[in-house]
Amino acid sequence: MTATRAQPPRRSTYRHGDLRRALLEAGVAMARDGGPHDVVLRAVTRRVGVAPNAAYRHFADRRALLEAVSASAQAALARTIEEELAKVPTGGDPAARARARLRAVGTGYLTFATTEPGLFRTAISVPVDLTTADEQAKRGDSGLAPFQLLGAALDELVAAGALPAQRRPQAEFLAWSTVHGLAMLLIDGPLRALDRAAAGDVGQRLLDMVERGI
Amino acid sequence: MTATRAQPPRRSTYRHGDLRRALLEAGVAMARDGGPHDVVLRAVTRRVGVAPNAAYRHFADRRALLEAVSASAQAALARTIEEELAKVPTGGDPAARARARLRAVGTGYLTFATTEPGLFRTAISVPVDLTTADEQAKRGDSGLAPFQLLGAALDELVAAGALPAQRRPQAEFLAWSTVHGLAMLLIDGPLRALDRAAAGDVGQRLLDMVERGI
DNA sequence: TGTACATCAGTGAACGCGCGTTCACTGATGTAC
DNA sequence: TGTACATCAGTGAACGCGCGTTCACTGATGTAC
Repeated sequence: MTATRAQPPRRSTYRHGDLRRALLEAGVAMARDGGPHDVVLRAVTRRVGVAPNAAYRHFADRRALLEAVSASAQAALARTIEEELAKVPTGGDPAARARARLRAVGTGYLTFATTEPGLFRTAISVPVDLTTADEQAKRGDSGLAPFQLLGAALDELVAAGALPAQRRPQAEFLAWSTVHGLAMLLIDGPLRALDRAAAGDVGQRLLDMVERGI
Repeated sequence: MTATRAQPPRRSTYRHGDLRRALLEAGVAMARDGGPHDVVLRAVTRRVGVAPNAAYRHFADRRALLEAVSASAQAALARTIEEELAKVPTGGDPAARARARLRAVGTGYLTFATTEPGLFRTAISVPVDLTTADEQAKRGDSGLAPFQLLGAALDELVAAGALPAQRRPQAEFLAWSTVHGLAMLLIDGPLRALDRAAAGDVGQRLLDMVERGI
């Protein structure tokens, strides 16, 4: 998460040492300030203090760099969701707990979108398929990518008897659509003006709706 | 909706006659093929067969052109929703009818997003505030912008007794989030691969959820 | 009805910009002997 | 322990590109007399 290197452009040694990681971190820092469009190859190398073409030692092209940045943003999203999941107390009624865990996934998603809009845009806009977690780089600390965390929560809901099994297929798309849509309205749409508390309220109301309706 | 002019680049007269509209239509055509990023001033003038700087007689800058294109895309979205609303039969149970009209708004939104993804992206990505309809250009044939059509449907739902009045405030954000999120997943996200029928099914399931949960 | 003239829509050429990418290179590092 | 050498990370310069925008202009149109 500490994306900027201390040393700005000047370097004493000819070899950098860990340029790949430095470029990736600089790319993440630039994505954080806006979105995927701000991951500009020349700007990233400039930030690291290296010639533009040096990036080609570590990434095939700009696209490859951007994909690495996006994977990193997806992992950050997964971690925020995991943090929210970790807050759910263990024990008690399994159905209530499963519902709380599903809510936690949604809350984490919304929290990440609103607190790190640039990374959020980068996480969702680049990849061809968000549902897979082929790359280790996309996953959170639990080893699951964001979409898989949602699927797991829904599975728990079924296991706890809180969601009829015949409604389970494609349920992730219903839940995801809902939360994703609100996230977009909050960061780029008409709800941009809402302060954090108000956004949180709308988010919880939305999750109520999902709970009732899914 | 006929966005391309018959005469490609060559023109017999020195004066164009209706360049503003020609530029707007060309801009819409280019937005249709991709999205707001494809509304490139030089490309638009090229398509119309006019010098690049001729556009400055009619638009302050590229941004102004893009906003006009976006307003036009919003009007097209409103018209698609209106078409869907027009299919709802009159008479019968008012509550059932109000529910059907809310569904129609959602269905129209999803239909537009999936059949005109480029225009949809342009409609939603550019404007500062989608909830207002200050410009005539944004509205459909009913005189309402897309967001206002949704609000009206929710008002009808309350009037018909199908939605408790205390749930009315901000209900548009819940409904809109849901449908908007699915639209995004369908056109740029992991549900891109779904064929039209399958996408329609998921859409209707999503609207079921909204109906139950709102 | 004919002429002078103001208007202003569209022209042609040029600008500076930053981008991604390629090329032949240089020089620090680590390994083999 | 010292030396020769292969490796390859990073350099420096250049490329072609298309963009948005500005400038001084030209020539068709419509209006006033």
